[in-house]
Amino acid sequence: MTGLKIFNTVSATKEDFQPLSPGRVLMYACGPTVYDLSHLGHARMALTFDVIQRYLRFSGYDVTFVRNITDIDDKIINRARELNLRPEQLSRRFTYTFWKDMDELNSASPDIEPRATEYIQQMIKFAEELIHKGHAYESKGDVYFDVPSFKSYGKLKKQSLDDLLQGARDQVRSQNELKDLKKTPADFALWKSAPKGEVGWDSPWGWGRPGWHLECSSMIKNVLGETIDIHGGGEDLVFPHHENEIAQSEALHGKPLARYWIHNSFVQVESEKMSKSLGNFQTIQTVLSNYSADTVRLFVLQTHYRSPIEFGTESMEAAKSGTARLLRAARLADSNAHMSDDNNGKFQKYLQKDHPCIQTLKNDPDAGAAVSRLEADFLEAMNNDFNTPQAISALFQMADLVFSTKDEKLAVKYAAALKTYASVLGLRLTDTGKIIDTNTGARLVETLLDLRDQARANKDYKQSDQIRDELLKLGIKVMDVKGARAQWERE
RNA sequence: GGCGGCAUAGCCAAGUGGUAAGGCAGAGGUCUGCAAAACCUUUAUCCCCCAGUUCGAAUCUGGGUGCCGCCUCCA
Repeated sequence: MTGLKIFNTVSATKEDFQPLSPGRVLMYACGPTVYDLSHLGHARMALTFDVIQRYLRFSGYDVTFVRNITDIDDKIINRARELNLRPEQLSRRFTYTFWKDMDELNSASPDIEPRATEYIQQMIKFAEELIHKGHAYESKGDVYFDVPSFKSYGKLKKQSLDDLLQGARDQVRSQNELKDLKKTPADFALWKSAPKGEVGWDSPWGWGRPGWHLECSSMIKNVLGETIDIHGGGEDLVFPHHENEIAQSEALHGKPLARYWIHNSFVQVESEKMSKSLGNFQTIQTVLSNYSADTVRLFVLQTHYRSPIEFGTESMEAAKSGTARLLRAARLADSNAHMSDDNNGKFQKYLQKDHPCIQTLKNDPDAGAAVSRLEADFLEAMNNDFNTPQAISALFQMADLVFSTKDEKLAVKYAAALKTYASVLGLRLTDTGKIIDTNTGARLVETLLDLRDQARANKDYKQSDQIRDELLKLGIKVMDVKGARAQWERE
């Protein structure tokens, strides 16, 4: 439980990780706005925090991981209008697809997953308190945060308010429609009035909707408390989203919102950010239809979370081949029943409170120095600001050991170590021989029927009957059709 | 315009003062009925360019070039 260093966006340096309460970690990640399918960029963010969360638990921390779902905002309303749906129908639909994506990626569910619409009253209260404290003001049914009243505004982005005001692009400086409402152009909305016919809630300032930034501040406060250990999200959230969260929460509470700010970099396509607006995105579903979850994970985690990832077919294929190698090595652990192929079960063990850091082979005198060195390498890499590319390098070296050792019992142990450490990164390394999708299954049946046809053509009825009988044992009934290909069905 | 980041082999990508991890691809070999897998060997005299600091720099400093991000919704 020691030695972890985390790069903190606030200080722009790696800091020793010291949670507020020893042994406990409260972490929050900004989740999706559910108005469309999630793409690989969202997957990267989710996998980054999934791995952080897994590693913290693996290291023995008692982690409470919260990730919100933004289920009300202008994008949702607009999209719903386009599709002629009610906003909550739309947000529910894409909440489900998001969950499905996460599940398929083996991204563990957060401990708590609040939705914005569940916290409207708390947000209203939050805004009221900011007004009372003189950090916010009402303006024609809107409520704005008074940015100049919060002296350290800009500390996350590392730009002073003056810099921000002077540096702002013209279009921002002269937002005509808001000029009369805001005292300072940098002020941001805590509450926006809305036409009575639109989605909204009653508030002391009339009908309206909460500002986006308020949601996270409010949910953090109500779910986790006034100060949490880790807060994070994609690097595009640094400004203004997280900067504004800090302003709101710290103005109200007078204490830090989060001790460590973690931001992941983007997925790029041809050196440009993958995004909805550029139209260069790959949905998670599309990617998963071509590659396994392990491959996607390996692809994402082979780059450090703070560096941009270049998405491309060639590197996806490379990840696929790499995954296959790890998988072949790990298979040895599966085939040995006593080592337990229940990877998930193993993970459950260290989900338990106070579980010490597992070092499966460190104290095993038979295992030799090599693997215990690799385990140390893995942990050292992960402790160094979650350096997953280096950690993965250790996994590949464990695979090397599995293949190169002459001692079969030892190889099984190495394979088990590989599987355990892979699972810390959320890699399942499930033997592909054990998961055959229905499409492949159907084609296998067709292939067997081809062989049976050949046998029948050769009047080798013993062979053809054997194929039919074996299929029947598997619940596949073959029915010959005169002059045509045999039909088959599952019983 | 303000602020920030990045530049390492064919591709992806670690390393941030001590002489270039790892993956993929490529080449040669072993094994093999064939193939795959596996194994062995091999693939950057050098880390965008220039200057400087240092016994020593891909790593630090200054300058330059190129690319990207945030400042509007964005993971």
